[in-house]
Parts: sequence; C-alpha cells; structure tokens
Amino acid sequence: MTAQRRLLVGIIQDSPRHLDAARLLEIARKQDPDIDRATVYRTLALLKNRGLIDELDLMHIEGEKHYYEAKTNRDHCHMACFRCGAIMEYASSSFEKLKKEIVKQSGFQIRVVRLEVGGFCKRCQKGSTL
Amino acid sequence: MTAQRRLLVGIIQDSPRHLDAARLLEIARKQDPDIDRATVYRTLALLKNRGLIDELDLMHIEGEKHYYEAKTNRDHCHMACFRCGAIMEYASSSFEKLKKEIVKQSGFQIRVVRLEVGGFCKRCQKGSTL
DNA sequence: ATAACTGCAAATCTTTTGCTTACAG
DNA sequence: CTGTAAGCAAAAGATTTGCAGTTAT
Repeated sequence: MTAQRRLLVGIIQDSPRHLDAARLLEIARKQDPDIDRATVYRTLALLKNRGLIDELDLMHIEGEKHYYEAKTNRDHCHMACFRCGAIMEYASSSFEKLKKEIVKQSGFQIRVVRLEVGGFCKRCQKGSTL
Repeated sequence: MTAQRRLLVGIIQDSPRHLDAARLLEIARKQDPDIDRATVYRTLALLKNRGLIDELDLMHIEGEKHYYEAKTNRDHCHMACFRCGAIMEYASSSFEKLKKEIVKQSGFQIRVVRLEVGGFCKRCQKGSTL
C-alpha cells in the first residue's frame, strides 16, 4: 500500500466523526498538500470493496454525499437528528440477532449491512415541530 | 393535490418495483407527456416530507440514484444482490422489536428507518466469487 | 518491463434552483 | 386576489474517467 493510502486509512481510523470524501481530502492535505481528490475517491472505492470501511448516507441529512467509517467488529445503527444534525450510534444484540435471522430465513449471504434512522434526538424533541 | 401529483403518487403505489426519479418520470410521461423532471423531484420531496413514501439507496447498487416506494404498514429490510442486482424484501417481528428497543434505550424519536443489506442472494452464491 | 498509482482536467449523473407563466382556493 | 404548482433551462454538487506521467515490483 502506498503512503497516500496509508495516510487516508489512518485518518479514517483515527477520526471520531464520520467523514465525507471532501473532508477526508481536506484533512489529508494538511499532511500531503499534493494529494488529489481522485486519489481519495479511488482509495475509498478500494477500501469499500475490500470491506475495510463502511459507507453511510446518514439519511441524506446534509446533501447526497457519503460518509465513511472504519469497519468495526460490531455492526451498529446510525441515528440522524433532522433538527440538530447529531449522529448517534447504537449497537445491540438484537441487531445481531436480526442479521442472523435474515441469513437463516432468506439464505442471503450478507456482506454489508446498513441500518439508518432519521428522526429527533432526545434533546430536540422538546420545543420543535421541525 | 393536482392532477400531476396524483398521477405520480398512483404510479408509485402501483409499482411492484422500486422506482428511481428518472424511471418515474418516464412512466408518468406516457400519460402526461408534458410533465417535467422538476415536478417529479418536487413531488418526491413533498411526499417524503409528509412521510408518504420511503427513499432507498439500495446500497448504491446502480449508481447514486434514489429509489422510492409507498410507505407500508410494516418497515422492511431491502437486500440487494451485488451479482444479479435482485432486490429482496424482508420484514419480521425482530425488526419491529429492534426499533422499539432503539426508541426505548436511546430516547430517539424515529421518523424513518432504513435497513439495507448488500451481499449475494441464494442463487448467486453458487458459482460466483465476484 | 509490467503493473499499479497519481494528478489534472474534463465529463457524468442526479438532483436542485431561479425565473416566469399558469392555475387554484 | 394570493399562494401554490409547473415548465424550462441553467446551476450545483458529488463522484468518475481518460490520459499521460510516475512509481513500485
């Protein structure tokens, strides 16, 4: 793997937030000003195909861009608040159970799972109608 | 509601498949050749905001377009086969249970849920490595 | 040498917007 | 009348691609 790719992977792994391609590029450029947008996209495609990262839409809460995160041991749900834009995560054994059930009952071989929820977070429920 | 909107809603409701905006426009034009792309998009936005339709990405199996379907009583999972492109649906009480659990434990008020799975359908598992 | 990676610029694709006219309540 | 809807054309935004030069195996 090349230095540029290592840099990108490192950024994704270290990031506490979910990055979109533009932001990833922006951060990467602080360390390598010459890195190009195309390289970012090509690397993301590669990592996605290898199953090293997950791609999210976060309910298109902010346009059509995609967000990325390093694959974790445990799949989790992403909740996006339509009011404040906060993204929360949620993992549970019920989720794992549901996945197993899907495989068992449909015979589908799961490679990627995405569970996204849109709505209002606890704080935004008081005082907002949207 | 105007005639054009009624037409679009009717098409979405009657369609057995998941429609993207372009296809919806194409179908609508058979009955009203003057309908415009912008009208389709504006209507979709309106229906989405009113919670009458759900928007899907189907794991971006075919580019970045969005797919739409009339909201059903029961939320269901969409499984997209990376090989043959088939889209399958799956609803179960476990899914409903998971939703309830999320609400209960996180206090998040759910407005929309999207559970998408990418992988290989039963038929495509034999004989393919992708 | 051969294959994979990169930058650059241009192209693509889907979705959105501004503006003007037409229609509905 | 006054607000909403529609057509048209252009804009916007994210992602992809062709090509030529570079680097790594």
